[in-house]
Amino acid sequence: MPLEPKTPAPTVAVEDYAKAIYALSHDGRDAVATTALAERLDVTPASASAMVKRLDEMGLARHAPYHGVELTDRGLQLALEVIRHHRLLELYLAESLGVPWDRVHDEAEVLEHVLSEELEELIAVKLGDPERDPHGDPIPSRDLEIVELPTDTLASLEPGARGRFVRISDSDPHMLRYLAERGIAPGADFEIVDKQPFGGPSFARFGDAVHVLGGELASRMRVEVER
Amino acid sequence: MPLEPKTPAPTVAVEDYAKAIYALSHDGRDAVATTALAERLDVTPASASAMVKRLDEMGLARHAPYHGVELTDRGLQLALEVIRHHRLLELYLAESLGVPWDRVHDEAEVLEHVLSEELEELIAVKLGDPERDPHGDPIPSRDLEIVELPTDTLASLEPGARGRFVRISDSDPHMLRYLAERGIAPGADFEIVDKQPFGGPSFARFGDAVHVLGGELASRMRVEVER
DNA sequence: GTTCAAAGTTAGGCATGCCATAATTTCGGC
DNA sequence: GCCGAAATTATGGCATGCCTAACTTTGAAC
Ligand SMILES: [Mn+2]
Ligand SMILES: [Mn+2]
Ligand SMILES: [Mn+2]
Ligand SMILES: [Mn+2]
Repeated sequence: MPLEPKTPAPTVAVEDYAKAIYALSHDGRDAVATTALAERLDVTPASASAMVKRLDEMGLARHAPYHGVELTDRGLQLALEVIRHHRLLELYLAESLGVPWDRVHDEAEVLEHVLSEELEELIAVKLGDPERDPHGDPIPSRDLEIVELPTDTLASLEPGARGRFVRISDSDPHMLRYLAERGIAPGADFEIVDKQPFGGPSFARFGDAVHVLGGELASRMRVEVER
Repeated sequence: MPLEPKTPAPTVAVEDYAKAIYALSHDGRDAVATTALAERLDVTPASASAMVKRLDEMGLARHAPYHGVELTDRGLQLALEVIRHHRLLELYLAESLGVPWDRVHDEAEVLEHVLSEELEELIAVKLGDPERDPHGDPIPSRDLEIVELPTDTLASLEPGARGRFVRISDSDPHMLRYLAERGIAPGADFEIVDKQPFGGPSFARFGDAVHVLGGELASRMRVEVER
């Protein structure tokens, strides 16, 4: 029987490009600009352009020259697979090994490319097939379905509004540590007590304590509003 | 202040060469033949020769052309560091994630090169600073001390001898699975019941059951003899 | 002491992978 | 249609790590 063309295992860089395209198109299906990709991955546009061409040849993306890239089905699968690895690892490291939540991201960023399917499965089972990572990001299911719920930012709420803090970017350790020190984590209910205009801080009550959340921070905290 | 020469992080290949030199010299301090290294790593002698030259230039090994390689202090540290990672990971995967002991080796072989110092430490603490991995191999301590106790092979024992099975190579999954199926693991006490000559099998009683251990297998099972 | 096979090294290449700079092309709004 | 921004191509660099073929060295046998 003739050997199949046998796709070589994707490299770390290829996986990172797939993830980046997914993140920038926000569901992997919209076209992403080369420049945006280059900026996110901290390479020159020329490098991103070349790499995108390779992803296309590999069947992971469709590249319409001068009009952006989007992931193919296979590319989307790859991105979601790596994201599943990443988020499962983050949660696992936090829960089982006690790694502080502001540091799980960097560890997962490396391990995600190396985790075997067998370990992925064992971890998922051990964690009880979790739906969210420590930062509130949804974890793609075993069959790579992912549900991205639309959210508001805490900064957009006016005094009197109540809601639940559900999600925050995992990439800024300082913000995460700041929140951790105050015991604020995704899942926490709050009420807006006061708010200053023009990017000023929001004052939010979590439990008994009122916290001051700077405009920058408040605009990165994603919330579900209670209606 | 002038920048230090700043050693680049060792690559996976470099780490594997250091480990191999350590294993072949059996304490990292005896000269190892290029050919032996090449065979173990499954590359040509020419490739091993070139690589050994690089390790020398990196200060990880001393290469006396035509007379073998040995590790420098730094090379020995590197080898032991990676071995510590490997063995801690094997034990961790077996204990905490339930990976069968015939499969932990391959997983650890990859992860050992990627494990951060922080995770290494958390794992070590979680396991209670263990001294041996699931195959009975000693785990280098935090400060990279390692104790390799001399052992006999089970095959060398005559009927009537008693002892404890303490160690077996982690690299042959079939042997490991065979032993696992029979409930035989390092730490188990036994007595030799019978033995056939010329590489024939040994018959050993572990607990209540007598097991037949082929010559090949019996010669790879390391034991401490009760005197 | 010579010889000669085995062990080891060097020379020269090749493949992969990823990125950079510089020059050029294309696009799309005006 | 012009023109600046966006993107692409053209080239090349560099790191890694492997190979084959040709050469050198070693050391043991005689
Ligand atoms: Mn997976
Ligand atoms: Mn996360
Ligand atoms: Mn270490
Ligand atoms: Mn082992």
